[in-house]
Amino acid sequence: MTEFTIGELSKRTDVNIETIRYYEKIGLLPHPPRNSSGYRIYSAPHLERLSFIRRSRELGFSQAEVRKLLTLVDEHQYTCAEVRDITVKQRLTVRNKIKDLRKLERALTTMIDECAGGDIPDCPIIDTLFAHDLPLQAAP
Amino acid sequence: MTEFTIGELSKRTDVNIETIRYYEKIGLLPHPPRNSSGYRIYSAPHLERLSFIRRSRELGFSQAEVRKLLTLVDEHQYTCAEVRDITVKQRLTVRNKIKDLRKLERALTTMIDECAGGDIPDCPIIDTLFAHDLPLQAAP
DNA sequence: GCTTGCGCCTGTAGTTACTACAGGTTGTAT
DNA sequence: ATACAACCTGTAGTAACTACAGGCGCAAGC
Repeated sequence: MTEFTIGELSKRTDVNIETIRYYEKIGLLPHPPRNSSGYRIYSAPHLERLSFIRRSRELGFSQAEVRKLLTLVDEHQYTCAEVRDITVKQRLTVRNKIKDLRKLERALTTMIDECAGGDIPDCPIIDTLFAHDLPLQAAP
Repeated sequence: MTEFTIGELSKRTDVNIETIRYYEKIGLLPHPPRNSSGYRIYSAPHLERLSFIRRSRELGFSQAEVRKLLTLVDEHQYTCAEVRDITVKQRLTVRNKIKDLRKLERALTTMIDECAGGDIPDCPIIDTLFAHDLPLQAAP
């Protein structure tokens, strides 16, 4: 089968039906042709494009970045350097997020370690939350 | 000054004015008294509570979790164990996020390393995005 | 005494990236 | 003939704010 409905496309790409229609609405996917009763009819190029979008999103690219990548591809004008640039930026974003989350994890661990966890109605965690500074970067 | 306006509170807690009003609307902050011209008038307890909220949010607790913590505090019924539990759960969430992001970072690095980044109108990154599987977990 | 301008007020809409209906048509299987 | 699944449109909801629009209150400068 070279043509298929939205349900098929959804199964093959593992993208929600509503999300597919949403991508069409915001212009990431082109309007597909319709059959006589108004059903969307897709074929291979749609599948490839949607897969591209899904994989980009899985890699954490924002919608704006995916759009940029798709535009580059559509224009057949992209250079390796441009694409690499977007990807490096994305890696930086990811790395910064990891850094932040590590800080968070350390702070939470500090708080958890200070807490005996017993039945008593008092808790150093609550005290810390009421305190004036977060243990985000522990004093040396 | 033991009483102050929303602007002052915003400055002292480093929380946006609109966010303060928003917290009031959703019930995280109590309705403060108003002066004769309808301005909100805050004092120390509001400041402490808002700081608590801000610090909790900085630690990545969701609004629901913050609400839970505040309820426990309000009821003066909380035990160390309950609070610790919420915090441990939050740490797990953070740890899982870190794991996911690390995977992402590895995938992006793989792609970047394969890309020379030159002026040529072809790019292994784009090829990867069009490919059928993401390099999310690199084959051994 | 008037006006400029800031800070406050309410209420609504926008953000990101979808997801979940409600209410209606079509296609397929028994 | 009648279920029932799959499709359609359009709107509203999610998290957690943020950004206006449009309008008072109040102090200072001319």
